[in-house]
Amino acid sequence: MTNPLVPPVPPGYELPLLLFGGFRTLIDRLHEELARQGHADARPAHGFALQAIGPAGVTASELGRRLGVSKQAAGKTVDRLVRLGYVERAASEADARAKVVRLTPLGLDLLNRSAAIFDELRSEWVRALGADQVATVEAALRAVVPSGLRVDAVGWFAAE
Amino acid sequence: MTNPLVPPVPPGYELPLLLFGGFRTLIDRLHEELARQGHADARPAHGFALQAIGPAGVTASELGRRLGVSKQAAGKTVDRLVRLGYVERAASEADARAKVVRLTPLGLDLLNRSAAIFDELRSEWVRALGADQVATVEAALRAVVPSGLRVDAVGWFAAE
DNA sequence: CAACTTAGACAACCTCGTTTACTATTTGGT
DNA sequence: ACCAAATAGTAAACGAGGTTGTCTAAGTTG
Repeated sequence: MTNPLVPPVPPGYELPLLLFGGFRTLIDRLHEELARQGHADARPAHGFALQAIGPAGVTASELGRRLGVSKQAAGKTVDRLVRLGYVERAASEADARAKVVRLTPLGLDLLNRSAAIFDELRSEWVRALGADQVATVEAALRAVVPSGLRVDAVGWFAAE
Repeated sequence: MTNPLVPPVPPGYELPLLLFGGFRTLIDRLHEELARQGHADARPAHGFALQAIGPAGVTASELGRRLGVSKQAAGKTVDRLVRLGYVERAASEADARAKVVRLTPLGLDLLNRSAAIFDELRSEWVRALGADQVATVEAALRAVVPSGLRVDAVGWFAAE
């Protein structure tokens, strides 16, 4: 199902579309490869949420803060991750109100594989474009992207 | 509400995050400016849908094809655009089953303003990075992004 | 003319987000 | 030591955006 954005993309739209396309390409290929490696039900949102949870674990409220969404939204995300077996909830020892969300071995596996695949994809770009070009792209974007930019909403791509 | 993706972003994640960040930055600034110019209720998805509709108008089914989504999803998007006053539906003369979706003057205005703002944002990047760097970024991405990439799902960012 | 195929619409459901409201704790100030 | 305020988690109701499946009406084609 190839569906280019039809009639000639107006000039101003090219840069945003290319940035999105580059991101989208990497994410799509990541998930193709993850599916091949046994994580067929992983969605882009999951990897970023697991990343934000980290090895130490977090509460749902803190996760919401890290992802820049409400604690309720974070809670629902955790529900889905629990259902998929990527994380588990445990009572907090320090705070009777709180529950700590922790990665399961499966969640950690997803995270490790994602990192490895991203590294490989970047290497492909280096082979195709040369290390200089890739470095230039990264440096240019680093210069122009505010460092505190929220990274939520990152999962909203192509539900299969 | 600044919410960086917390603990140190693992190396492999940097490139995708930068691409997304670049895209996201442009889209956010576009909509800030659109809001200032009277299109406060415009969402990222709208601009891309209007773009795909084009001056000639399309049917909902064709719009779905162009955006790479089902005709039902396209139909719902059209519903929202109609409600916002950006498009209108008219019976097709050639086909009694079909309805043609056409831009209203308001929709056309949104499209024109978006193009102008995108141009201005690109100019800012040129001032900040130099024309060479921006051209390099564009060329690199053009080389690495498959040309038929779907551009759906583009609107799913930061609902205010 | 009969047999596809297509356009649109409707329903049910999923993901991801929001706001509002509530209870149970923890914390901080007097 | 106590009470007020902030916080954690949950739930409900909603909206945007997507999916399948099913249906009817209208084109198309052998």
